[in-house]
Amino acid sequence: MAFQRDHPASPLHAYQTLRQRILSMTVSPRSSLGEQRLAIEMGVSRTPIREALVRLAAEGLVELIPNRGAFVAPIRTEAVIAAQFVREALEVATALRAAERLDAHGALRLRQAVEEQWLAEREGRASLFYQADEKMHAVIADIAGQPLVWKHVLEAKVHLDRVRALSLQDARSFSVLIAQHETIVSAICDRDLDRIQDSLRTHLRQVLPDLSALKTEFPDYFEDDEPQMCRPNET
Amino acid sequence: MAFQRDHPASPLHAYQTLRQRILSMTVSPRSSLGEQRLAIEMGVSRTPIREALVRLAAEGLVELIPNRGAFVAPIRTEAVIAAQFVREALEVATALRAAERLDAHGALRLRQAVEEQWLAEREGRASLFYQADEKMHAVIADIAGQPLVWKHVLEAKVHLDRVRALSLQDARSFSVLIAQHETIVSAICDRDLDRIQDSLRTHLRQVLPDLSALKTEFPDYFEDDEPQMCRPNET
DNA sequence: CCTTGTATTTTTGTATGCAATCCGGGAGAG
DNA sequence: CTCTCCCGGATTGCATACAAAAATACAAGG
Repeated sequence: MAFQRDHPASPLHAYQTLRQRILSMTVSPRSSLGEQRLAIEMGVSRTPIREALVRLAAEGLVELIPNRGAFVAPIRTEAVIAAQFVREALEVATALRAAERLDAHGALRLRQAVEEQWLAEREGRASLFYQADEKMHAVIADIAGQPLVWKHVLEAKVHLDRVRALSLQDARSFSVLIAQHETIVSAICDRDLDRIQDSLRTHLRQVLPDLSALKTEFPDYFEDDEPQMCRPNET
Repeated sequence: MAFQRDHPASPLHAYQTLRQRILSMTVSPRSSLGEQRLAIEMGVSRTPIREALVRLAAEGLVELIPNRGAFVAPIRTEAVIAAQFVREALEVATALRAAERLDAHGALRLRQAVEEQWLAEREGRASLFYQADEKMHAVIADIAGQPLVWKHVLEAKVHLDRVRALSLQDARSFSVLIAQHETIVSAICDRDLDRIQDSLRTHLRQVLPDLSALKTEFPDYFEDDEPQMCRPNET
């Protein structure tokens, strides 16, 4: 073989490629990520691959076992639940503050974001919809005066994305989701704090699929017991 | 020269050492972190140093400028505010849920944690106090059934620790803080949701020092404008 | 005196070599 | 037949070498 890929095998290209493959479940959890293999595959040396793996391990997407190798991290139910909790708490708090600080320009941006989603839905472009979806949540954070908080949500969301990719519920109609978005936006515009909380929580819980069903369907992808600590006696 | 440091110049030792130095403000923001220099200083090669720098950059503690070098990240006011927001939202949500799920054992653990703080205060051991402080917050997350959420708080807290290290307010009496902790614990035990929120928010805002004062005292440590975008005209 | 072009030097980015570690298989003893 | 020990294969961890890029210093010209 020895046919290298496209010339631009840049440094952080490895990181982005691997990250994308993991989040989209193109590579299965527990898959081996041999450095040598990836290096040849991407047409670079082991060093930049290593750098990418270290970054991904810091994000919790890759498990780096000393002297054994790198593996795609299994999906930990605990981490998924925690990520959902974090996302809810952060987005609710952000939306509440956004309602306080909302002005005419902010309301316009929110409605624009929803409009983009309808456009994507009409054209059936899923990726465009996801893009507009994320943008809306980011806009809410921006209106709240805390644009960087969305970065923290994204960090947590990593653990949710793979689960969502597993369940192909996304193929379902986007119109339901957009309707929920409209409810949230109107609640923010009305400064109805209780409705903001309820609608947002409902929406966020909807996109979290049934974990136990997935766990029985793909048991190999999950890991619920602690990896190294061997202690059968615990509270 | 060529006298290496203590024998255990292990791999993640570099990471932990650098992280500790940055968080405790032993190295100033914007300081240069030359790989060669650090490698010699720690008695290892550039490779593990690089690995540590990449990890720290992923955490936002180090700024990695291509072909220029690594620098201790300046303190960004935006990031500090966002981190405070995240911490408040997460800890309040956690404490509220902890109140729901509290049982006798949990209440005992909370009071124990506070007791440890009094002990540390009586003996004047600051580091022990901080340890007990963090443990208490972790216990709250544990009682809430979301132990991993504390990890996310720790990630955000990174941006607050350097600010706290700058202002030497920590030298102040710990007793005030412990009293606040007692208020929080009692609020949780009483399942008084409003008091939980108020006392926790008050406490968390207390440990955030006056930013503007620090900014005028150490202007070199801060960075509020975007690094690359050069646009003198902004709202 | 300021600007500009060039050479030098320092530092990062990448590749590769070698030692250490760990897993798995097989042989041998009990 | 089972358990143990030892050896082979494979992979990482670290060190080092080399190349590329950028900053600096300096000198020449305007």
